[in-house]
Formats: sequence, C-alpha cells, structure tokens
Amino acid sequence: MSTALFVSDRRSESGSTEAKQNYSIGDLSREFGVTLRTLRFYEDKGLISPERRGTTRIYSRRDRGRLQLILRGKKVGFSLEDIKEMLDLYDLRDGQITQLTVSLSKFRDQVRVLEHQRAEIDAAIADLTETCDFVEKTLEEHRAKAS
Amino acid sequence: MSTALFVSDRRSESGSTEAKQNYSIGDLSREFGVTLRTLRFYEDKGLISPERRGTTRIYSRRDRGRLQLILRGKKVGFSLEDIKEMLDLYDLRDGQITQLTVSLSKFRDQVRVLEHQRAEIDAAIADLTETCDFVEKTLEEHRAKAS
DNA sequence: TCGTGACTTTACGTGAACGTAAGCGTCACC
DNA sequence: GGTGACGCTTACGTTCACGTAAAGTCACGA
Repeated sequence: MSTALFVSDRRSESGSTEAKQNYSIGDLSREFGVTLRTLRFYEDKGLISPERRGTTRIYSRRDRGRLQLILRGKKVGFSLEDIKEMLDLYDLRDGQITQLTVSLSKFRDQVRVLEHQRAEIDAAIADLTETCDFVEKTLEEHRAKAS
Repeated sequence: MSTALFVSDRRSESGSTEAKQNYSIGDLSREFGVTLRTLRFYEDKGLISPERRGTTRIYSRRDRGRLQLILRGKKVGFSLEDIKEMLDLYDLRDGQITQLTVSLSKFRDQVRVLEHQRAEIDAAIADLTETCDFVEKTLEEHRAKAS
C-alpha cells in the first residue's frame, strides 16, 4: 500500500463511510495508536494546531491528515524537525512546485542516509555471523575433545 | 578482515614490531580515534580499569584489547551495558564454555535485531523511492502543462 | 452527591553516550 | 619564569521524543 508523504494524499477518501469532520484527542490517539502526550507534544512543537472549544482540542480532517503525514515521516526516519519544515513548506502553498522540489530533494537525501545505514547493518550482520561461526566451531572442537 | 568479538583475539600479534606494553590515555585516544572523555567514561562504567601511576592512567595491552572489543561491540550495535556484561563474563573465565555459549546466544539475538532493523530500513527505502517516483512524475506533468 | 471518564495544565524525569567547561597539577623546554 | 603539552577531577549540559506525575475542570450517570 502506498500513501503520499508530504504530498497531497493520493488515496481517494470521498467514498469513506461517515467521514467524521472533527476528532477529539482521544479519537486520534486510539486511531493511530499514539498517546495523548504525543499529540500534545506535536502541537507544542508546532506540527499540528487543532482548534479549541474552550480548552478542549478539536481536530479537523486536515489535522488528522497532518498527523498521518507526521507518523509516516517518522516511519521513514525523518526527525520531527525535518517533518515540521516540510509541513510548513506545504502550508505556504506558494506554488506547489517549490514544495515538491524541496521535498523531493529531502527524500533523496534520506534515501541515501537509509542506504548508508543499511550498509552498516549489513556489515555488522556479516561480522556477527562470522563470529558466530567461529564460536560454534570452537565449541564443537571442545566437545570433540571432551568426549 | 575478521576479528574476534568477545572471544580471544584470533589475529597473531606476536610479529608486531615493538609491541608496547603500556599506553597513556592519549596513546589510545589517538590510536582508536576516541576522545579522552570517552576513555574516562568507559572506565567510569566499569568497562576498563587501567592502573594508576599517581593519578595518571596506565593502560596495559590487555586494557587495549578490551577497548578494541568495546569498539567492535559498539560497531555491531551492542550497548555499553551489553558489552560490559560480556566482558565481565569473559573475566570470570570459569570455563570458557560458559562465556562462549552465553555470548553466542547474544550474538544470535543481535543478528536477529539487526535483521529486523534492516527490514524496516528496506521498507522505508521502498516507500521513499516510490514517493520520489510519484513526485517526479507530478513535476513532469506540471512542466508539460507549463510549456 | 459521589464516582468515573475524558480532558486540561505545568513541569520535572528518562536514557545513551558522551560534550564541555572550569579549575588545577606537572613536566620539559626555551 | 613563562609557555605549551598532557594529564587530572567534578559536575552540569546536550539531544530526541516523549513518559510521568500532580493537580485541576467539566459533564454524565446512578
């Protein structure tokens, strides 16, 4: 399944049954499996800005969408600050072009970062696997001697 | 190049020229590219215990070996606490067998952890790559329209 | 009227692995 | 007798993404 990331959502949602327009903090918490603290934290960092009814937060569909983007951004390894930048850029909407171009560049950078991490993990796995083999062999020899 | 990890060093070092017996903190710092603070920190955490001449630390070849193991352990993703456990175990030397068996088990666990991390990174790369393709396509279309 | 649940605020705590002063000692050298 | 290299200790600071109290408001139901 593929979902847009810092790009307008590619999924069609017009057909969703009873699309709510507003959500409480608890609604989103349950739906996305994040704590209330997390949602308030994101707000504190300027990633989401729900309206208020009194002191109570009211999240719109747009806020929900932003939360989705935030969580997807985290999943692919962006920091909250990275995500904020892109969301802010998205908000400007001066020309979509700028936002798309900048984001594309960041995505490519991140792919490179991830590929690098992957290479390091591969090396570590190779190292550990080899060491495992060596240890197994040593234990084998020991057992052979002991018998 | 393969080096043992929490197993006695497999490399022959008898042929090394002028094998020093003692090292200052600065020596090890330079040789391994770690800061003085790091070496003192490892000592604080009980990973290394160099002797003292007055207040000055004197590292033996054995201390140097331990440092090597620590850094290799870090490279393959172990925490300092993990590393300490294995080193302590290694110190016991009750029977090498116990140490080898326990370490082997930890190594295998860590391989699994790393493989899991790799899978997540792969997924993230796939996701981002797909998004990049989508964005590129969008920009293409935009340019086509603009011309 | 009490309790429960959902929501709010402020604000200190966490973990990992060090960084970064501040302030001092001790040599060798010029 | 100044200067620089090298070493020491104590101890608060950093980064990130929240966790975890503590204490309060508000509405609803028995």
